[in-house]
Amino acid sequence: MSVKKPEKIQDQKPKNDFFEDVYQVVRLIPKGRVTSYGAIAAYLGSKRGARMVGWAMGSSYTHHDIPAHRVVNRDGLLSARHLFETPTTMQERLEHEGVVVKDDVVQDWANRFWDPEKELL
DNA sequence: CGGCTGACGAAAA
DNA sequence: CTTTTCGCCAGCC
Repeated sequence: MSVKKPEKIQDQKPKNDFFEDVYQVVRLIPKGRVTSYGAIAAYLGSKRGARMVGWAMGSSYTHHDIPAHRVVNRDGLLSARHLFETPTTMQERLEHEGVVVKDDVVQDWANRFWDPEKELL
């Protein structure tokens, strides 16, 4: 069973959870702007960790302090609308902020895209 | 302890 | 051009 049991190999739990970094960036997203999971992931250093970003936010939306509706996938698709109170909440919120959404896809995506590495730099 | 899953994304075939 | 596969890393069964 316990062939190798590192009692304390990494007890140091980095308070800077992957999530917290994500939360910070998402909170910094200006109103009327949107970003992609990959952009945040890249900003965190994990260019291919886009899944983790979205997943981390999955826990964030329960906090209700994160404008998760401003985060969409790389195609501008509202991939997370199904996690909101209603499938239309995400879209309605975005439109409320001035973002045009049609067929669950952000219009004028290239112009609405907010890159943390550039805007935040 | 081991393996599956997951708001994605990009490269390979 | 489209479809498939791998990579990311952490939580959960």
